Amino acid sequence: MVTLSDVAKEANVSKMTVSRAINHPEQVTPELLALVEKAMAKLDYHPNSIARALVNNRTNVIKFVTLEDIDTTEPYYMNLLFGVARGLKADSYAIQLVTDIDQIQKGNADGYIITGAREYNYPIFNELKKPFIFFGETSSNFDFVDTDNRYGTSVATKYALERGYQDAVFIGIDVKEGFEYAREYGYLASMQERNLEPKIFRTGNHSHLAEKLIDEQIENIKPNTCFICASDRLAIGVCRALSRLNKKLPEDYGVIGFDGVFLDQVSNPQLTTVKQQIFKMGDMLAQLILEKIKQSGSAQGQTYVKPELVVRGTTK
Amino acid sequence: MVTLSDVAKEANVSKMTVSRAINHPEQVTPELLALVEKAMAKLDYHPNSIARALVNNRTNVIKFVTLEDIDTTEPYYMNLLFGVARGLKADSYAIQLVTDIDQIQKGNADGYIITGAREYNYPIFNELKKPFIFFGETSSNFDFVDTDNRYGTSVATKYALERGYQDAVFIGIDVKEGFEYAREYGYLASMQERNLEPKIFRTGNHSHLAEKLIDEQIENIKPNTCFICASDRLAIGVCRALSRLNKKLPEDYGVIGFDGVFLDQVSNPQLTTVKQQIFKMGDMLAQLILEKIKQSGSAQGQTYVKPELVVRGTTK
DNA sequence: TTGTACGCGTTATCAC
DNA sequence: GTGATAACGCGTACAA
Repeated sequence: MVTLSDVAKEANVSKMTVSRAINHPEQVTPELLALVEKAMAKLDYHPNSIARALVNNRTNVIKFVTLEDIDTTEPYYMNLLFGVARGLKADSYAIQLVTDIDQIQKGNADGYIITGAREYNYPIFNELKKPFIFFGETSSNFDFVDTDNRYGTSVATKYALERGYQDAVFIGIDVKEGFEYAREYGYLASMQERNLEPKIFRTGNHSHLAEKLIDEQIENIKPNTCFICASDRLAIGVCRALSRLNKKLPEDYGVIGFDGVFLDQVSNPQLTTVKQQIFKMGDMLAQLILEKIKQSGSAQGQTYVKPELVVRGTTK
Repeated sequence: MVTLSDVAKEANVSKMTVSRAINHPEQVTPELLALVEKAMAKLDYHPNSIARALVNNRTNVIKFVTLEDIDTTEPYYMNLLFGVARGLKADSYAIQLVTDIDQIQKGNADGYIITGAREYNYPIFNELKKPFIFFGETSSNFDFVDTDNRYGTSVATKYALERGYQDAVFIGIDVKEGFEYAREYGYLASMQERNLEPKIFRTGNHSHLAEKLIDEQIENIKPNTCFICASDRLAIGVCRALSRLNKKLPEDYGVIGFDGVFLDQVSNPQLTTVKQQIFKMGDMLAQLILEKIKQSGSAQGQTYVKPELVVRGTTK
């Protein structure tokens, strides 16, 4: 292994000059700098990040904690994770995946990115000695990054009505979570703005449940209505039911999903959806936690990332 | 930060006794061991993995390299990755995600897990100074873990014919890759065993392309045929086309997919598929690379993991 | 069985 | 602007 000393010898300077050439080149005269760079190139020197980590009291590891019972097959988290990896790349940080809550404290890390946190988990976080940041809104004053859910369904609802659908119905997920409330709120507000009566149905987040729901409720729903769905899964179920009932998409009815990860691509017809910028949010999480580490824990605030309406085959 | 010395003082022993109590407890008398453990508990001591890494010349980091242009939304890799994370958990290794080929050499790692390797990448691997292992068969003599693709399509084909389908047709992916050849081979061999004439169609790996293919070819395909597909994406397209052509599943035709990751769950009717044990393979990759690191690079061999036929709604 | 001295590769500090 | 020295936390080698 080529070390700092080897380079120093090769360049006939001290270790410190080499170290400075790497970390604070402005403090080194151009001549020496050139010498050092030449020596580094010749010996193919790569700094040992471990030794560096030791003196800096850093581990160069971020723990990526997934607390809820995540279906790890969800492409959603893959995007987030690759976004995080992207954000960590420049600083060559590594990620430690933690799914087990009692693994949080095991081993070392410089910081935590936490997804799926619930209220009753909060005590744990307060014990953490290193900075952390959440993915997903929290009720406490913690730093987080989340999708602007209200904005998403609001844009979707307005778009549907502008495109000539007479009514908009919300198909929601039957959970008591902030993201669902926010999505419903965005829909509600947009309906009220237009003096339309909102109509919300809820069911579990599975396509076949949504399918069943439409079967049961189709008679209570006016023609030329657009379904604003809280997820792509639900939207796909709605499409399937409508297609089976011989309704024409996008003429007779419209369908708009939410998420825009993977599922929207494999459906047929292709789904109009509110696409979350998950990769970007992953990247932001990484940048924010790195910043927080550098600033030894100072708050990074709460960030909402606007999703984007992607118009495809299921709306006029 | 609580260090080895702190514990030593607390327990009135030397640093080395503490170190040994942790790493070689059998070399320490029970009395001292108890003292040390008490002190560690009292001070809430956690070994500093970085300092440990420095002396051992280890980084406790594995690079997970994805060379092909992965659609990172593919749930496939998420499963693999969580499998790897699972395998690394006990040794509290971290993962560094590398998608950029020139990032391979940047920073340090103890080993590499490499997916999507092509022949022309091989020179790069030979330059690596640390152990590596592949996910996916390689033509060179490198260590790898892969699905037993032949076995998978062979089992699927045999099952279809046993269940009373008169014929089996293979819908393949239009690529020149080992996995595709292997899947075709498994089908071919099973057909020949029964003296049936194999029939293979190929197209791009998209559901709508498979759909189109069936539209065009349905007249050339006997009723009561089972479609053995090289992927779930293709299988879903086949189902969609058949459904549109008013063919009944599983009575008139059968469909069997390949992969069994996520997609098979959201399709309707639920897909019979050859399910790859991806999580398990990830776990194995982790264990193998850790073993290889411990044994300073000794070969771990080539492992094929048998996939499993999951029978659901699209076959009799 | 237990303890001492030193080294791992790097950077901060303080002289020069 | 540059270099010598100590320090980061731990483990190996050797001595007691």
